[in-house]
Amino acid sequence: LSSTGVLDRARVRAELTREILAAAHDELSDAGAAGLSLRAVARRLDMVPSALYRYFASRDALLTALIVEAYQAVGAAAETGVEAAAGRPPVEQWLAAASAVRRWGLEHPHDWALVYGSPVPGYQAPPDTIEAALAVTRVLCRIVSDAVAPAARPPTALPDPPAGLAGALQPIGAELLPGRPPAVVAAAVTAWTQLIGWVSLELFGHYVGGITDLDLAFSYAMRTVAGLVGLADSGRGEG
Amino acid sequence: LSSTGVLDRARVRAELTREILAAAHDELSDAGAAGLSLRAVARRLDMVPSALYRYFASRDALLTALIVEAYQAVGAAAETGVEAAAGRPPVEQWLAAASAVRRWGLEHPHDWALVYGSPVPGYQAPPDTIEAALAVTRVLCRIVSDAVAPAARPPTALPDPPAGLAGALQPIGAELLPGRPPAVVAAAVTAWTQLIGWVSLELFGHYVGGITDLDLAFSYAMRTVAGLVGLADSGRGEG
DNA sequence: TGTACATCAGTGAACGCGCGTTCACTGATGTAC
DNA sequence: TGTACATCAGTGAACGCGCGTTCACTGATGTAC
Repeated sequence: LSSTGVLDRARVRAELTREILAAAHDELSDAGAAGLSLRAVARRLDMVPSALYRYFASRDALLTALIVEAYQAVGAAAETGVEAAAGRPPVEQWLAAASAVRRWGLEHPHDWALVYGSPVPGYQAPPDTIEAALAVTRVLCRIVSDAVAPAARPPTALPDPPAGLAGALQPIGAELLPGRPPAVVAAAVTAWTQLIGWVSLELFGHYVGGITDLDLAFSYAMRTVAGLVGLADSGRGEG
Repeated sequence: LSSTGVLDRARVRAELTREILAAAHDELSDAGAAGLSLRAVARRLDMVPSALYRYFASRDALLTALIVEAYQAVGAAAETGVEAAAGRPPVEQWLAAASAVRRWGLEHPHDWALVYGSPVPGYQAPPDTIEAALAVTRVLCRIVSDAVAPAARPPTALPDPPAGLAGALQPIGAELLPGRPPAVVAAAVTAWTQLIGWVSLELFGHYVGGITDLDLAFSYAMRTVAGLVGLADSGRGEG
């Protein structure tokens, strides 16, 4: 019917690109990152393998797209989590975000492994993925920077920062927590590490047999690290 | 010359088994866990692939052996680390152990990924590996249980434990930190998670561009979590 | 000490499989006059 | 509106590769009498 010319082709093309990505995503869920093959994706779409090369330059390009997509999804999950806790105390916002991230991980184990697990052999991450990786981190740091004033004194539970700590954390501190004391930036890194580390260890089976109620243990751990960042107390100290 | 009969054969057999494992280990370092193939291992040894089946029942059996070996190696590294800090304050012992574990990880990235990274697709971990996985954990918990008396009050930085926390952590608490309060057990889990999580994230490239001095940031993080467990203060409180 | 026999290590060929990527091609879709 | 042409999506066959595992086999090593 309608013939908008090149736009038609572009639309169809965009749509098929999405379909390929979706199929690749399904394949990822079944076979895992290392086993993800172009041919298997093509099979799902009833296409011939070579046809995919019209849409993705190589298997690596497809992987990259999946990685970016996964990072965006965790970021979105975190964001939704925080929004659900809007207006509540910072600790609760942090808990909500962390739980949302964990839930996403439990629901998408292969996607999680793709971005936070061992690097896919032979795959070299292009800059796009590095940028995308920041999505979650941004959400988490926003909670912190909303709750902790630049001049706030770091929680007493934190050790005295050694000389050079500020410098060591300069890039992340400057970009995501400008003006906050180095101990707080370090604590934020610790909290983030705890979150990602926990979900990875849980997914990869390292708590099996040791912890019976993972939900409870997780949220206690998240509360603990929230305290390190200074989210537990009233915050907003002015000097 | 000597012919001790069946013992000779057994000795040769044991030796070749070790050589195969060593070759598999080299192959792992080059190709990564997912890419580890029996044929490649055989090539390294100038053997024919089928010959390996006299020594390992399958590729999975070989993987299992490598995994057990890796766990033992991290455990040994941790042990050596603690020993080097014998007699010094608990925090220093913890730092020594943690640094040793991290160093081992940085030196053996593929072994690390094998045990703490994404599970190898299609591989099902047998019980042997689960037992072996406890080696590091034991070393770390020994530091804690030596330093923190059963009746010690948990550090004030820890949140009030919710009802059920003790139950959630019952298995690990009973086996590795008997009698310690649930908050302390939880903090130990957090410390362990921080250690393994940190090294994984560092190895997998997640701190790249954000932290410039990883040694410094790592040891500050480890000091921080040591404080949560109660290693920082004088410890040994009696009730 | 010597010989017949059993055990076992290692060989070589083969099975059936899957992979990423290339290339020349057919037809359909869109464009320009 | 109609036709000649260019673009582009998708096909099908092929390339060269690697994989885990099996099987019947040859010879050497050890054992029992």
